[in-house]
Amino acid sequence: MAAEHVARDADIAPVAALIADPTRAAILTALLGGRALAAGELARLAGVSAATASAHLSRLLDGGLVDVVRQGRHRYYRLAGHEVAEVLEVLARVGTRPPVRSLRQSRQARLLEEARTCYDHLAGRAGVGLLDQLRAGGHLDGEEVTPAGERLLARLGVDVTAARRARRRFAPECLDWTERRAHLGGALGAAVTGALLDLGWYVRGPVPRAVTLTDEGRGGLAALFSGKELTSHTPVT
Amino acid sequence: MAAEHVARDADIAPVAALIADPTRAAILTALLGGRALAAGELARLAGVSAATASAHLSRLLDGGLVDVVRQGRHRYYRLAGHEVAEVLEVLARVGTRPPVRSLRQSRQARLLEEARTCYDHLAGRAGVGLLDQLRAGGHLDGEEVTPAGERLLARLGVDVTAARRARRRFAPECLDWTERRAHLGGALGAAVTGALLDLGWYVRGPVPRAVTLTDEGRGGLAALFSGKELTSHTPVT
DNA sequence: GCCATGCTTCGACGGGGCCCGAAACGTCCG
DNA sequence: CGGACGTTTCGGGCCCCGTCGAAGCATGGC
Repeated sequence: MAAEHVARDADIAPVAALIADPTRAAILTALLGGRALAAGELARLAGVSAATASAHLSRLLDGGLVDVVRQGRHRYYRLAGHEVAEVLEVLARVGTRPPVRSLRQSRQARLLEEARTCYDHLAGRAGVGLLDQLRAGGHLDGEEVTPAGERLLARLGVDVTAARRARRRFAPECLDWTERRAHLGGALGAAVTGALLDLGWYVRGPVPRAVTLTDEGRGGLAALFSGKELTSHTPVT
Repeated sequence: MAAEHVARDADIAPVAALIADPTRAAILTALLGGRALAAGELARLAGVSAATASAHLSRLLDGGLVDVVRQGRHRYYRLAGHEVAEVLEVLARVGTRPPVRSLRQSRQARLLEEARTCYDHLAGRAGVGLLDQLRAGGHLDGEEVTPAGERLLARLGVDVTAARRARRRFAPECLDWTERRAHLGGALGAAVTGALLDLGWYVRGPVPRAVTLTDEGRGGLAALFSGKELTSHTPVT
């Protein structure tokens, strides 16, 4: 008896197989932010050679999980649609279930949930909170920096004009997978995060993507957002 | 303590790898009906030897995707929870549905499109229609059951309060991958579907996840939704 | 007790997929 | 036009994983 088989559902195995490889999973997770990333960046993020990443991207491509857009000598890849993102999120919800084994891992997990870099900008509770504060304070309106925002960012040492000229999107929202809310991405997000690290307000720790708020940073951010300016002129927009 | 990988993102790859094998995917899909099936039965359904199926089930087990309950010399496996069912459904939505080949398969496919169980609640045209009618009749408002809805469900024998206490979401929409519209899921969806089966209004058929509407069910549902209360002993609200 | 039945473990076999370095291809820039 | 850079293709090495038959444990019936 040949395996006579009953009613076909959509076969889920091939799709799952595409996600099953750790490197491809890393690539897809990196793309979860919604931004399109170049092949080289993805290779670096996933920790494999360009050749390997290229092979993976090729498979993801004709598996229909990612799209590609050619731009000059770069190829920017992004998730093929929101359904793909959904799959990844639902999968992540099941995958985290065997939660944490060692105390050490749980400490690291908490660190990452609190504050980490998402490629080159700040994510986690800290990242989401930062975006909230910028919006609430009227420093950021949609994707645009307000005059008040310009002043605030200048005090951080952020070169907003340079960020505006960058070839990537200026200030897109980047969806945070632990908080399920947006944090600040793009050129501006990277610039702000760079400034925060330069000022020593956040420092990188031993855990790969984790960053931690220093006492100096806590004070600095409080002063920055407190309305009370350290300097004289208070913006009265 | 070599290769102690540092706190990763929710690692979706291992879970995906469990689903990625065609045999395991077949097993999981078979379990999507919500019933617990014996290991031997699953082996036959998947078209592999008992030894092979056993190995797969073992991996699914400590991957946390299935539960097992021993009963005599049988071991009945079932999906570990509705989250797992969700993953499979979402995955199916992305997967390419291969075209139907044989007449027999097409008949079965039509059955499944008409009415089937989605893990433990009703899906297909019947499921979508049911949700529509509940909404249209003012029995369900968003995720909440209205007073009118309480009365209607009571007549079906559904214990709404029990469903409310369940640890899963009460009445979430579950996207139907054949209809591409929502049907009723969650604790309430399961309870209603259970009631419909208990009443004999729907019966399970030979095709794994398919259910069919009985004449009695047709009449019952018509009466239920017609505003006109059912025959004799029906206390008028 | 003893055998039948359901399921799991063991050992061995075969295939597919992941990885990289090197080289080819394309594009941008001086 | 030539050199630098990003990306893909090619070739080869390696390991993991799915598969089965046969033997080992359980359980239930008689």
